[in-house]
Amino acid sequence: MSFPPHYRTPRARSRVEAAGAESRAKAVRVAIELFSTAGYRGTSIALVAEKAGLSQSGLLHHFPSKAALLMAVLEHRQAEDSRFLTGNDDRPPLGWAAFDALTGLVARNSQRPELVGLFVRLSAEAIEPAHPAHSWLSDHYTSTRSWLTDAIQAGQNSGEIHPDAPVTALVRLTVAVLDGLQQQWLLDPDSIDMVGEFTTFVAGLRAQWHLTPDRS
Amino acid sequence: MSFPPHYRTPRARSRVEAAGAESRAKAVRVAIELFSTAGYRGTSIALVAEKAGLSQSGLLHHFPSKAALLMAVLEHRQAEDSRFLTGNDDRPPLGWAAFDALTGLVARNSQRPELVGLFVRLSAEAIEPAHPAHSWLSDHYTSTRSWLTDAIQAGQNSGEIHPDAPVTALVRLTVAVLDGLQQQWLLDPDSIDMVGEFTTFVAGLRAQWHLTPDRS
DNA sequence: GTCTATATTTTGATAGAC
DNA sequence: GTCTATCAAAATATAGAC
Repeated sequence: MSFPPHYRTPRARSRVEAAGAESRAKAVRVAIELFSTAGYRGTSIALVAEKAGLSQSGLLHHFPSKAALLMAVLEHRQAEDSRFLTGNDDRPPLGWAAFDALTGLVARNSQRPELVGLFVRLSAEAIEPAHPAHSWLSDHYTSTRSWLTDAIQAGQNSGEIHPDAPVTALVRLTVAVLDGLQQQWLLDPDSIDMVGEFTTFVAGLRAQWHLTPDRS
Repeated sequence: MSFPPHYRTPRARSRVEAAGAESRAKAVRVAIELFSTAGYRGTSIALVAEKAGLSQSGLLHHFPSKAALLMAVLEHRQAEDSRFLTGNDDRPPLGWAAFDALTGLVARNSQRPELVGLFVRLSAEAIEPAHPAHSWLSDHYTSTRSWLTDAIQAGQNSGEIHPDAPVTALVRLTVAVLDGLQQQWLLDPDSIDMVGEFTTFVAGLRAQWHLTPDRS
């Protein structure tokens, strides 16, 4: 629900402005859908325009370039799925609760193939430093890892996660599992139960690193 | 070392034939390098030709289409890295030895960023059913999973892996970890030790599912 | 805000000479 | 086997009317 500032105008919007905002929003939705299957490079702005009911130039009125359209898409995605992990506006889940939150994220993702496809496609494309989404991708991984690292360390401090747990490796592996399951799921959605597999993974972690809270 | 049949001619090759084979091989090497960073869609055959020291038409003499070039690349990769897991020409490793073999594969991959990049890029691109490498990708996952499934079940039968181990999930998770670690490694190679992380993963599996062989 | 028209590049592929 | 020349299509982007 967080739109760019200039769309939350306090005064009433004219018909034209409303139509403009709708065109823009529809273009972003269409772009997500197309980027998620054909990727950024594989999608032409002409096709986005067509499916959004606009001419190519009409689309480029809202987004000065294709890269600008991609940025709008990324912002929209971040808005849509953000604060799912960090908690709505309370504090982020800590310790094992963080893994439960991740499980919830997987459950939500398994009903949103477009968002998963978008992420998987862009993750591969944007490895290239010159890609317009490269720094977005780097930031995504950095912040995800930092979020999970903090949560695990908090769990160690509170005594629910074993102090010997290899934090860095657990973070890397958890992120890898999330990404890897998405890849397999996209390739053949019916053959794999992402939530089930991730739950199994977390159960293994708990079996190895869980500690009963010790209030000495 | 397994080249397509028509390159293992028993008779001596003429100069022209030898030059032709070299151009072709060089083109494949260059294509791997470019596909691995810019992807298939993001790489023009003109650029491949230039870096291979050929004109565009000269390249297209060897590969009638861009898709044909991709196929040659995939065959080359399969030849290069194949039989690493299935054993050189003896039987494939079974039980925990399969995971050790995978660790070896990770170690080898961490010295071949081009091959890893190629795979990661194509894995994302070729999710699309219309992509020329789509069925190659499906086959890759199917055969990898089947290889690992067989190895784990053999380990259960021989008594070194716990019979309650959830085979399907372990296979899915192991493949996910392999893929996911590669993604993170490509994005920032120096920040992650793929072999170390994968070893930690396998150690966790052993801790949970290892059984001392029981010769009752 | 949206359109038509157009400019410019790039791309994959073909024809035909050597 | 390799090259030059060329084509047709597609893609990003701009100019300017309404």
